[in-house]
This record gives sequence, structure tokens and C-alpha cells, in this order.
Amino acid sequence: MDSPLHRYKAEFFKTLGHPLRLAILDALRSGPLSVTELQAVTKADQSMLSQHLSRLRNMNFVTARREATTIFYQVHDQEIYQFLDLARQIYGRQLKRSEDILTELNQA
Amino acid sequence: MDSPLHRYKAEFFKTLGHPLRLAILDALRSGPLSVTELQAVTKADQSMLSQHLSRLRNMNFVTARREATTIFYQVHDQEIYQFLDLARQIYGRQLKRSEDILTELNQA
DNA sequence: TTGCTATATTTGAATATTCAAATATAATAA
DNA sequence: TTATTATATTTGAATATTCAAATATAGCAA
Repeated sequence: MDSPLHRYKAEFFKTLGHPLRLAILDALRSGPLSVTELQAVTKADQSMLSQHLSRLRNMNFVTARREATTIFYQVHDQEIYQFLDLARQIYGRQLKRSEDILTELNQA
Repeated sequence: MDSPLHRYKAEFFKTLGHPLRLAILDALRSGPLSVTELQAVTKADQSMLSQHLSRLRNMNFVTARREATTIFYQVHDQEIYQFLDLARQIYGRQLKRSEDILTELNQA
């Protein structure tokens, strides 16, 4: 049952499984940004950013376009934000569950 | 911009970033299953399954209940399936893009 | 051409994850 | 009690990921 589909899907989620990559996607919510701008927003250094952008590119989360010497990144599919927001709702509820368990523990 | 929220969110996605863990969640779509049943469905061995179930438990993707000596797992929040299906749509489109690029390459 | 700016890639060490095997625990039955 | 079944945890080696530093490339201007 470890199908190629599950393997691909796992790669998809792994690509999202890094704080900086999530920060990059968040930064691109309001439109394309250059790498320099992303450096400013995310506080990550050039090499880090470039490596993580590369992974996001490979999974087609973002696309890049060159304008002279500057490269602008943008998300490939805006629906990713609907998806990320749904994720937030779900882990919000999962977090709440952890809190509930902690509360119970403290009361006992 | 590497906030605790991005770190938590990354953990959430990382937990989904494994083929067996995705297979487990898929297997639980139609209702709770025991570990033995999950072994049969996923073809994974006992120890593997237990370890991955443990990660899914830690992130509250699943809950376990004991019935005599058998332990049944179920998903904690059914909405996870809506979420996984949305993921499929998105990576479906992302895959399509890769295919398009390949087609272009072959034509050139 | 040289030099400069923006970005990408390579490299190797540090760290984290996975896997398989062995061992541990918990409930029950004999 | 001992044995059995179902599941969980620990351990260490194999593998993958991350990070930081160094190096490479691409476009442009002087």
C-alpha cells in the first residue's frame, strides 16, 4: 500500500514541512517578490533562501521569472492559500485537543 | 519570520510527509481499524506501524481506544479528508505542470 | 573587456528521520 | 502462576535533510 501516489503525496507534504518554506509562501500571498525582497521579509540569508526556493520550484509551488538581473517569484496556484488556511483550521483544532489534555492533567 | 507558528505548521506538514502515514490515514477513511487490521491493509510490519501511529497520535491526527487487548485507531477530525482531497487537487495541477514542461521539452 | 549586483549551485559537516531488530508492556486465558 | 496475543518502545545503524560557506553564473554597465 506504499503506492507511488502516496510517495508523491508525501513529497508534496514534505516540501511544505519547513518553517522557511512556509514563510516564503506566506510572503508571496500578496503578490510576486524578488529574492532580495524575500531576504528582507524572511530574514533568511541568500543561500538558504535560494536552496529552499529551489525546492519550492521543483514541486511547482512557485514559478520564477527574470527581469533583467532580478528574479521574481510567485505562487503557481493561488488555491494553495485556501489549502494552507484549511490546514490552519485543522491544526488549530488539533492544538486545542493538546491543550484540553494538558488542562485535564493539571486538574488531576 | 521563522515564527513558532511556522515551526508548528511545519511539524504538522512533516507528519503528513511520509507514505505509510498517508496510507494509514487513507485506510482509516471508512472508520476505525485495529493495529492488526492496519497491518493487513498497509502491508507494513508491526513495529513500523506502531512507530508511525505514534507520530500520528502525537500530532493528534488519530486517537486510540483500547478494547480488551486490541487497540482501535480512528482519525480525530474527519475534516482531514476534505483537506487531503484538496491537497490532491493541488498537486494534481502541479503534476500537470511538470507534464506540460516535459511535453514542451520533447517537442523542442 | 572588467567589475558589479542578483541569484544559483556545490560541498561537507551537523542534525534529523527512518528502518529493522530486539525488548518491553498490558490484558487475558489457561 | 505461566503462556499467549496485541501493541508499544528502545536501540543503533542507514539514509535523508538542513545549514553555512564557498564558488559559479547571468545580466548589465562602465
